[in-house]
Amino acid sequence: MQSEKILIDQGKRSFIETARRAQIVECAIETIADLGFAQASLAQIAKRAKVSTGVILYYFNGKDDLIREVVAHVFATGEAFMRPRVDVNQDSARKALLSFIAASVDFIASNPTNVRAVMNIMRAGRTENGALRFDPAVEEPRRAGFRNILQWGHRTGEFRAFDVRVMVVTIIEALDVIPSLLAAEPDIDLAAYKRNLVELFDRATRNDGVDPTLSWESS
Amino acid sequence: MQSEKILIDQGKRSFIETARRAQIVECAIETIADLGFAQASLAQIAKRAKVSTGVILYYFNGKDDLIREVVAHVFATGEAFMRPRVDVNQDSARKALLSFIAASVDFIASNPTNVRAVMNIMRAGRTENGALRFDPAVEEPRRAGFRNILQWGHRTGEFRAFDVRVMVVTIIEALDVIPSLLAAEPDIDLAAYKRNLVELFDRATRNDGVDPTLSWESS
DNA sequence: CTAATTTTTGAACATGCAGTCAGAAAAAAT
DNA sequence: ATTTTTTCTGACTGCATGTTCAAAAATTAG
Repeated sequence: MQSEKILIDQGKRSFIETARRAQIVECAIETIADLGFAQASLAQIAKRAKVSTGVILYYFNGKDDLIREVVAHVFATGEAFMRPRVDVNQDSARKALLSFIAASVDFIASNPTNVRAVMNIMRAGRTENGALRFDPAVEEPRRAGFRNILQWGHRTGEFRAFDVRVMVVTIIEALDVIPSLLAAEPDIDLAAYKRNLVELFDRATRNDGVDPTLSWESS
Repeated sequence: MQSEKILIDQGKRSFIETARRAQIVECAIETIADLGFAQASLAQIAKRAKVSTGVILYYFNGKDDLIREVVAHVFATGEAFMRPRVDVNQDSARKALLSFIAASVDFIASNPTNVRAVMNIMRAGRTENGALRFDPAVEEPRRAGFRNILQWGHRTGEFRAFDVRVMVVTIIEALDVIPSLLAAEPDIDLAAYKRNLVELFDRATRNDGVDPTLSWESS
């Protein structure tokens, strides 16, 4: 591994280094998904990779560095998965929203372990001072994706009036809970789940001209 | 504290014991909400309570016992808060659902620290073997509450056809994320948030006779 | 006031952690 | 074949954790 040399031959990783880094990241993901972030020590990850713990710290500058790499890797995978499926549906906000939701479920369905590991990291990771350890900013592009679609639909009148933030948060939470459901019950019919979520948020967002002020609160 | 004597004078706690237990539970909640579950060591909790760590283990049979008590306490508080507000709205499933959601937001608004602590515990807590530490069964009454209302609405035809489980999970996640939003941004207008969630799930559930099979997927 | 009991302390203990390091082993370069 | 570099090991450090425990302090009972 290079430490000072990074200025000279940056990016030039040996075959072994590339392979080991990938292997360690993969084992970290599995370990976190299996045991939870709190129990995923370097020793556990090293055991799964069948190396000594020193190897991990030879390739990564500490545990935090490894975890950041895990998060970055999964988010990169996610963006690569989503981009083509989102780009083709840009002729209406409704279509864009619903295909974004559907593609998200598809991504989770095809990468459950990765997503579960990242969920664990995001929800458990704090530093000693209590601040969130792993930058919520990594999630921002995803949030922005939904936010832009919802604002677009407001401009075109496809969507009813609602607080964009509340809707974004609700959609994202509805998606992000799926990995943990899947872990508890692996046989969930995700195609049906996807259809349900799509229809749920279609109805929640669309502007169908129904009087919005039906009072439901009793006296 | 009694250990074997529990069979004899069960429930008869001294004044000091009752007060200390309550104080320690309260400090545990604050510590977990502030620092996160992972950083909430007995030492931290003891420091906040201004006692030595030994005191905690004198009144509780270990850390897990304390955490269980925290969870039980918050859930009991929650049930006490919810019961009167739910019981009065039992003449229609729609009313019951929407008032349940509204009351849930109200509870979070009036107990943000408690709820945040429990969320931290539920999401972070695993034992050494990787199993969930704190029984998801504590959550079951709440889930059952929503489930029963949704099934009731299906029977009466107030609600459209949807998978009850998906809807329950989505509603609960929409509610449970609020404490963490609140922690990041304490000035959120929860009344507006509540109105948004109520309308969102009203539209998501109600049976308005609109053709449900509007195709949104392009060829 | 004295004795018994409850409560609290603070030191000790075992365990597990992230991270360090000297040197062995393997691979690459000469 | 020999040197140089990369890769890997396993013992070690220092620290934080949950828990135990003997004894001190405070409270209660007789």
